[in-house]
Amino acid sequence: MEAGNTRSYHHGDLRAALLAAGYELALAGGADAVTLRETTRRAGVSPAAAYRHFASHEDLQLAVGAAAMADLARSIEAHQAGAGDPEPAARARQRLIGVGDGYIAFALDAPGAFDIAMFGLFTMEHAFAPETMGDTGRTPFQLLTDALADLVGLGLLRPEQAEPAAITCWSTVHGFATLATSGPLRQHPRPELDA
Amino acid sequence: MEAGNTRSYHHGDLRAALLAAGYELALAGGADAVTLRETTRRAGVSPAAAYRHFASHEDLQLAVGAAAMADLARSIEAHQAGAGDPEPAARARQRLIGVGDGYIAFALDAPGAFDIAMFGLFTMEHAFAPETMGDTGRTPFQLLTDALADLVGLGLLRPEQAEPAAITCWSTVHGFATLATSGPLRQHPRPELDA
DNA sequence: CTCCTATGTTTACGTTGTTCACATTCGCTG
DNA sequence: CAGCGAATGTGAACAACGTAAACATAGGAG
Repeated sequence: MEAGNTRSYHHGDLRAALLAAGYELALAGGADAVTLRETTRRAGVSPAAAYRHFASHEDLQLAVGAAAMADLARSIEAHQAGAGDPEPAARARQRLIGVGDGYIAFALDAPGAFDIAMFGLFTMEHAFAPETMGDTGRTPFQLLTDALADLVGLGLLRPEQAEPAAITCWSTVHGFATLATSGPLRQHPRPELDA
Repeated sequence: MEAGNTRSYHHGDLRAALLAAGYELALAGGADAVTLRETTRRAGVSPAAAYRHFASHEDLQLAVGAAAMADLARSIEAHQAGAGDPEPAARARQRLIGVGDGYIAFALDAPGAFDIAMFGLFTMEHAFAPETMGDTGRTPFQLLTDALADLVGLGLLRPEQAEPAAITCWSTVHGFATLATSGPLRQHPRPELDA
């Protein structure tokens, strides 16, 4: 079943296949493009089969969105990878910048995936769900609060300002990504940003 | 026809009636709730009638969104009304704050309207379109750039920083509004914000 | 080997956006 | 005032969608 070309009645791992097909559709056309019927069609399966793995169309979209969110986390992690400054303070700042850069890079490089990642913008227990974590086992939101916690630990940020700072950072970056993705801003350059 | 209770074949001003019905639906359920058929149903008219006034379903949603955008401008104007500080610099700052407060107040008070106002987030000639202007004849984006231009005029902001500042302000406020509306943040208090 | 259960299919229903041929009315021209 | 063209609304139809119910098939536990 693992090298599955045995096109038999049972698929083997339809749930993963549906997620993959859905992600492909999302990449091309955003959340609205990942329709239940087209997703099942791509997986070579009947529409109703999806209901064995997802409670509803929205549930499928949320699952695809969670996968996209995990890729967002990976994008942030990749942008943080070069944070090798010997100075702890500078390194902490680099990692915070990495959050913003990775967030915005993902939104610009894969607007469709970004769109579905923000689909039904978290019930927020969602923001800590395991399936939205990147390779380091942290969600995008956790990567942000981690970076800010580092600054607090170095005395660069007052503890009681950590939470407001998180909200402000996230707002700015998210707002910029939104405006740049589906808004009036379309420039190619990777703009330097504050965070 | 003006005091129209003559329920005749022709409606009189169906376009306005559809916009009103659509706005009502948007207030209750956001952009997705303003469906072509339900809108025409509320206006007491057949589905196809909408196509005499709007090119498509999306076109109808955009038009309702423009109306919501105009209300957003009015919300900003209302929050700027109390900017009566004798000191010009303080007054300019008050007006900038008014932009942010009005924006966020609108998003929190009428999330459905805010949602459809951001629907198909501007082709950006849209952001200067007359139908998105408030009572002072300015669009929300213009109200922001106006406030920043005042700061420049008073020497409080360097001219070459006006445009980046506009983007940053808008990003922050928009991001916060988005996160507060459809995101994880749900507090009642009107938080004080920087801008 | 047998049966239970998980998984996929078929068919059907209601709703949506959209189009086309047709009906009705408004307002202008003669 | 008569009548005609243009504007506006209707009705029926189509394809695509999400969803549900009854049925078919296969895989694994006993």
